[in-house]
Amino acid sequence: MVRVRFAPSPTGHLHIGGARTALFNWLFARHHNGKFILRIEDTDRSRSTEEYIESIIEAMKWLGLDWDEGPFRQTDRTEIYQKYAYKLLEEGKAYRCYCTPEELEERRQKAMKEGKPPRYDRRCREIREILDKPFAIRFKMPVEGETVVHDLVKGHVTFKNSELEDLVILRSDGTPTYNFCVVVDDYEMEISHVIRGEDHLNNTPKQIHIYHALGMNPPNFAHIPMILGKDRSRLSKRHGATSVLAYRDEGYLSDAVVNYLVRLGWSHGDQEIFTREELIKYFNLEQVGKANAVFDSEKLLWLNSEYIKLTPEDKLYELVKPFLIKECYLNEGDSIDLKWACKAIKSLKERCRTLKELAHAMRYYLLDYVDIEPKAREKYINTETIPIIKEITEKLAQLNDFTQDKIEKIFMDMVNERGLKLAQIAQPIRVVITGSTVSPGIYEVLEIVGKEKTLKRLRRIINAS
RNA sequence: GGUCCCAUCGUCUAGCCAGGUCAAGGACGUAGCCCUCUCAAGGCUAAAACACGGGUUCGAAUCCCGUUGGGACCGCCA
Repeated sequence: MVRVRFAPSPTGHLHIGGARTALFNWLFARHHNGKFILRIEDTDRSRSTEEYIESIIEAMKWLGLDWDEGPFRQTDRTEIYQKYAYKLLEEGKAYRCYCTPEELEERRQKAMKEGKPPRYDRRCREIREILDKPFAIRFKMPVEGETVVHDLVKGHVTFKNSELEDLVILRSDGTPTYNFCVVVDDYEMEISHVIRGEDHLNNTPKQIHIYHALGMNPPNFAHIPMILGKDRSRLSKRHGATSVLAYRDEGYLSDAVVNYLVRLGWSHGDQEIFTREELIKYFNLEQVGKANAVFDSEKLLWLNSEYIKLTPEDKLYELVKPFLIKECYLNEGDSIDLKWACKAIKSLKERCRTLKELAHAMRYYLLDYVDIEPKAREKYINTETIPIIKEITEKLAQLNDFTQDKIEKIFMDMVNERGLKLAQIAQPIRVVITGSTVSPGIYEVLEIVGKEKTLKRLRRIINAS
């Protein structure tokens, strides 16, 4: 039975890198009909917050990564870790360390200055008597030999045990540390595969020794490459939005984000766009690459536009509604005709890359009047074009059946009668109606805007000139 | 500094494990053309990569070694 977990620490929002780790775990579980477990690693009490836990859960839900067990919280399990830590202490596989954090920090700084490895010098390892001082519990790492990590992505990776440190497993305040918790939890939760970021690869041999000391068999490991920013350094705020929820708020579809993320490090031949079902069907660890990947927001934008094109209009309306309300193009309680909304969205969906853009474009369908861009006004609304606008307005006013076909006929008749280019009529009208030189086809726009609003906008311009 | 990981177009990647079919394929982005009432979308075309040096071999993007470059980790953080 495949059992995997995602174990974020709530010291920040769910970011792009964490989301991909969660996604790979989720996909692996679903592919193998296994279980996906959510575990909150909140043993860093000073930095973990409730707010972040909720934010992470919200992001997971938004991405559609549902879990089968949890969320478990390590702070609820302190006694369990203490039990195992003391077991190791009693068996002589761990020892009391009386060095204070301040002393250790001082020695670390000194070692760094002298160019020595900043590692704990094991000075408390041989103390036999029990001192009446606060202590942390340290794990006795083997001093010689080698440890091999059999990694499903990286292959066999060998570490010299002499490089491993006697790490603290229980702090002096009785709380456990990360490297100890993971081992205990992954064992107790019967995790079969640990899929996590490559930044944990160096921790793995240490964890393997803890497993052995506890008499447990280590799980399978798979360390996936990192996601880097445009400058090839670790992805951070400097590179723009890194929080998953920020992408939701910017108008990205969760399926697009998932699709983008999965292709960072994983591939299935030349295929770029996948349904969830395909992802579950095809996902495997064999096709996960070894090299780090640079996050490319342009490609995400492209994928998002592809997903917008693939999404039916009525569904898009539901998705874009919050953005319309936020931009005040629509009031909270207002109900607009769904058929009409779909028509409006259909005209715009292949011109927008995000829901935010779509909402913004919809303003000229929803509002009574629109602001006109100064440059567009200057170029297309002047003494030469006003007569044309007037003539079209009169003809449109007489049209009872305000449909695309009929509107087109009016435009074309005028083109023929007056010997004009279509653009000479279409552009000024477009500017008056949409406030911009860019929009869907003008006949389509007019039909959707409707006779009433169209005439209102045209007449206001005519009267103002 | 030590240890570990990695290396195909600007970016994501296919190909590598089982060497020849690769004068290296796809996608994003970029440029041009077509379509056209504007803008997109769509169609077509183009520029663009096997980091470098050795070796093994009849033959290397593919295997080995080294160099260089990038990343990660070395906490009573996770």
